[in-house]
Amino acid sequence: MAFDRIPIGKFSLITRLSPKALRLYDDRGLLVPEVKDLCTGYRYYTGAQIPRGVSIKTLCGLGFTLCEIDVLLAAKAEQDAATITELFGKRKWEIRSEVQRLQQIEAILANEAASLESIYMSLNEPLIKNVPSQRIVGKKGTGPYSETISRLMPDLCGQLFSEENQKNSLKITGPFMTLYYDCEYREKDATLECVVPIAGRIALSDPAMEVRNLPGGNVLSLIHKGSYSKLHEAWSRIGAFAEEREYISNGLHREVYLNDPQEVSEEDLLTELQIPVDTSAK
Amino acid sequence: MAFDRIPIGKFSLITRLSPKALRLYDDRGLLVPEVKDLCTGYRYYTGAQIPRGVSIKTLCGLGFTLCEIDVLLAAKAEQDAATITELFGKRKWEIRSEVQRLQQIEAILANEAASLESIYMSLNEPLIKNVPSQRIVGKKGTGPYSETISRLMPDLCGQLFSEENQKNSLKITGPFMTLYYDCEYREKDATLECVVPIAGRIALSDPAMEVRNLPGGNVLSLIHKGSYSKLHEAWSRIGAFAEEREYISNGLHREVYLNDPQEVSEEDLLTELQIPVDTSAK
DNA sequence: GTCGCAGTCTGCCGCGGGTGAAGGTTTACA
DNA sequence: TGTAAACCTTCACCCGCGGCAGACTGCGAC
Repeated sequence: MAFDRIPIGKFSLITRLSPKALRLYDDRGLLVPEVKDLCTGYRYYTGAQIPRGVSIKTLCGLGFTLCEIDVLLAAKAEQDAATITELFGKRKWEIRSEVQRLQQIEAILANEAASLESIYMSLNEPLIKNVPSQRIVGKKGTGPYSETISRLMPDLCGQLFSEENQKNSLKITGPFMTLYYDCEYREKDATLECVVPIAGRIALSDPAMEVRNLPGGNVLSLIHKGSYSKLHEAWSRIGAFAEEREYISNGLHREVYLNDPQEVSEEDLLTELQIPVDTSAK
Repeated sequence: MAFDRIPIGKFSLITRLSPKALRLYDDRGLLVPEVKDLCTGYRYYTGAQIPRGVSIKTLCGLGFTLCEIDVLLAAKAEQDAATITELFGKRKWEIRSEVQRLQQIEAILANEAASLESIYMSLNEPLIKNVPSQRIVGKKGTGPYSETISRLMPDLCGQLFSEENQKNSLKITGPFMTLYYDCEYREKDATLECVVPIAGRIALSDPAMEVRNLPGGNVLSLIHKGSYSKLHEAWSRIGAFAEEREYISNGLHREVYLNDPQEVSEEDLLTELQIPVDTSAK
């Protein structure tokens, strides 16, 4: 039939693929016009090519990539049902994962009580990371949890900012931390140590302080956002996670104070919980 | 605290944002490091910036765009709950639409009987489009539907390809069509006309044929894929669609035969159904 | 001091599936 | 023969980075 010389615009109207897309498919070899006038560059399609165009449109609408569409159409031409079934299955799986992900997000957003903070908690998952070993100075003590920390920290800071240490340009190379020496949680008489990583020479006047190397390695890490008074919830979460995955602690638990209560509001406080673990066994 | 000079790598480990992302956020003004050494270009963050980084990470995970995150964090700083609620609502709506869309696709894919053809039918929706007016030649007749078309088409082709018309280089400028003169479906004695758009001078020896102008305008259009024997299903669909949207037909219904039964297999046959409608009233 | 290496810098390309604009031909219809 | 519409190529852009190249910097160790 003499009508088999369909320019791109008409072909576009028929297949509902944009001319832009058609040119792309031509470049990609996905749908090459039957005739391409070498002189003018004009593309001319035939009626027999319309089904292919329509199929491409359909498969695009189903969310297949152009590469997959290429494979699918080839498989169809060769009646290769296995490939088609496989790609359809793959796509179904992708869709299910995506729907699940979106519905989780929706559930989080739908929680009307959700401030940005509580959202943070829902999304933040413990993970394994590697921390370097650090040279630290610290002071150890025993007593009720927060009271002891409040007692040790000023002592530590006092030493760091003593005149002599300032002169020697002692440097603090990381955030303040607390190390926990108890295997279980103890409210009343916890043994803990407030430490801070340093570089340079340090002069110590307090005999209870000690400079040493804190070993690095893999740790299970969880960041807690919000008041220190809710840290125990985060410890529960990371503990549950460790138990579930059967991670065994092989060192002191740490709290890393990522920012300063004097600089940010209570709700913006960030504390990283770390449990040293051995992942080589896995 | 002297630790407030966190280089990008450490900040990256804390916030779990990649250095690449952090540099992007700097360029975008979303999270600008407190200090940028003008000499070396090194970025240094502070502990007080960590919450912002963590919030960005969180909101990213929820699928907000960087622009939206910017707005959200500004709104949060100003305690502008309205803006936050609005953007959260918008995101929820987006997610619901997307989930719905994906589940529709899944339903289509899950239909095991689904060949590419039946999928096509599920996705293909009627739409309004504009068709140009065309100069056509046609032959009218009455009788049973398919029988009449089979009778008229060869006559029409015979005229088109007559020696004289070939000499005058008569051109077929569009696909063959059938125009329906009945308001209702008639199996036995349909009145219809087989036509084809042409350009150039035409010589007619058949007095039952007529050259005239077929007016253009807006039409409701649906493409049917597959055997002509299933065209009535497509007519039902487009009719239902027109009724639902209260479109009123103001011209002859048309079937446009987009490809040639002699060139493609029956399952690849494409036919466009058109109902001229007046959309100005809307 | 100075060596080495890890960390950091800028800048460019690429992804997917196209859209939009600019600026130049060609075709089709009167 | 004119002119409007269609068509061509090429370049830039979208989003949120990842990867790589090549150059520089900072810090600890000797």
